[in-house]
Amino acid sequence: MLEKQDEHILVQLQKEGRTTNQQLAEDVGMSTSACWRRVRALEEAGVITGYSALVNREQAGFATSAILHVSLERHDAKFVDEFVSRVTERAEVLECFATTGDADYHLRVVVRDMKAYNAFLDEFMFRLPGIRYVRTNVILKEIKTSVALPF
Amino acid sequence: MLEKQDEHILVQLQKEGRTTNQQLAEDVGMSTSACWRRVRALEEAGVITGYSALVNREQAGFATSAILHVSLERHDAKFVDEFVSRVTERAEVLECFATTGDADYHLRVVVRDMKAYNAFLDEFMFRLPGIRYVRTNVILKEIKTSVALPF
DNA sequence: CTCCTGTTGGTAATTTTTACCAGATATAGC
DNA sequence: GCTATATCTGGTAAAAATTACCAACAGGAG
Repeated sequence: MLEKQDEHILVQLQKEGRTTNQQLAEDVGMSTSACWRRVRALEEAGVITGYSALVNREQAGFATSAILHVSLERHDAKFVDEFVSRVTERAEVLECFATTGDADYHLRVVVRDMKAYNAFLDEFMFRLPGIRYVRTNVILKEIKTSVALPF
Repeated sequence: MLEKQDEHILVQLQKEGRTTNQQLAEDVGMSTSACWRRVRALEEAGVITGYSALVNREQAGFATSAILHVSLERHDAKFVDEFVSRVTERAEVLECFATTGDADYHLRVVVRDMKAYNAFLDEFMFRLPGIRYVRTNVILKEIKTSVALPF
């Protein structure tokens, strides 16, 4: 179970992933060594899975993104596993969730432009075996994209 | 426009957000000072918007998450702006996108348990003005959650 | 050619990380 | 209540990284 101090550390590191250990220790009210040890423990326990730079999608040249609703014809392990592994290895698919509701899966896909999105559908999605349907919901505007859990 | 070296830096920093500048410089084949200056420039230009620790959702105690399809009754600026600002400030809403398709918005919401999700709906979503419908798609499994743009 | 602009690599002072220590605190058994 | 054990703490110092500054270098424009 996470202690109050751990949560405090996680809140800070989600906000400022490259803050110095000194600053972090000050923020959470600990010595640098105690703080450093806790961070290490959180990393080793797999609570912190990594660190990432957050990059502005548009400035980086990725103008197009969409949310896809996908359903499979059949739900045998064979088809599901194939779908999962193929989708996981495609870098354009940032997120994929198995969900309740009409669609089996929700995917978020990011590409440079519509041409690339079309190619993604034609050359990848539509060729996956056992797909019932793929419905594209083009993202008109990103209202919010956060990676910070709501402690 | 981003140069090849900048992309290389971004790829690395998306993967290892806390890598040392020395390691990064070595990876992209530059001196530490040149590399450091480029990283700084990317940050100041807003290409890198920040850094974040990635935290394991379940280990951190957030067992429940869902994708919501939301539509508004009316699309006057008044209702839209209200919706956008209220949603943006709710920490449980990690993502919100305006999309084409049946629903006006796709939201991803993360909470500790179903009780908290029910409270989120009752006390927040259902009280927003001008909502036509909110459809909950509970996330059964996270197949993939990446934050790295597909350079 | 020569100036100009922007970039590069090297260097060194400053800051940060990180391993180790001894002391404090808490817990369980008796 | 008391002791033994384990776990945590803060401080310290060596090692490592950051970051500002410098002179040198390349590529274009006139």
